Amino acid sequence: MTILGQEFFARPTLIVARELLGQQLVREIDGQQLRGLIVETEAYIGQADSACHASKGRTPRTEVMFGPPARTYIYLVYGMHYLLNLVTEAEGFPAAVLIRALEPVEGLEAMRARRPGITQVANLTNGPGKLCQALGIDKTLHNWKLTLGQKLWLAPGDSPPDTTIATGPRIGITYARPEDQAAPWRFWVRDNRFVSSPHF
DNA sequence: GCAATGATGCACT
DNA sequence: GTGCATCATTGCG
Repeated sequence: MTILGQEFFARPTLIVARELLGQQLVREIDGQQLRGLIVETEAYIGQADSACHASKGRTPRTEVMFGPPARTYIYLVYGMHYLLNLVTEAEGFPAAVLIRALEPVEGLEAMRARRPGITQVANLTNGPGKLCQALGIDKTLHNWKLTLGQKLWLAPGDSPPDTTIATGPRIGITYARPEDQAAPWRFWVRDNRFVSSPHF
């Protein structure tokens, strides 16, 4: 079994966010494997980035981002949606990559079962809250080591060609400073139907 | 202790 | 395109 190691995550966040496109997110739950290709990410970089939760400083909530790379940072937004982030950079520098969308590869039926009422495959994992629900990712996986090959990890996939990678401003951060809102720190695979907001 | 507010998704019109 | 569900975290007192 091949797994992306800590060295993959211990790099500049923009590099990691871009190179995560095309990699496989693997979730092992109830004795089966669910897999999806990462097709959309966002970078949240350090205390100077007003969109990054760590800009508020080191708190119990943001503590994981200050810790070692290759861990998960999972939190609840709007009282109902879990969001999955992967911690990057060296220990001590708070940064993470938000996984915004997946293209389902394996375990489609199990994903459907966790997303009752959804009939279109495209709606299974085309959003940060949706993919967490489809893969059964919640607070119990917070601060999980991604290098163990258990429960949740990353498997190497084929990186999409440079020409198919699009960049743009991040979504849903209206509270951030204008210059941070404008930063093109969202990455996605052009023309992929599982991306949450293909425009821009 | 309490009030405000989101790194969203879905069901409407 | 608009409105709303629902709660952990935060900041203030």
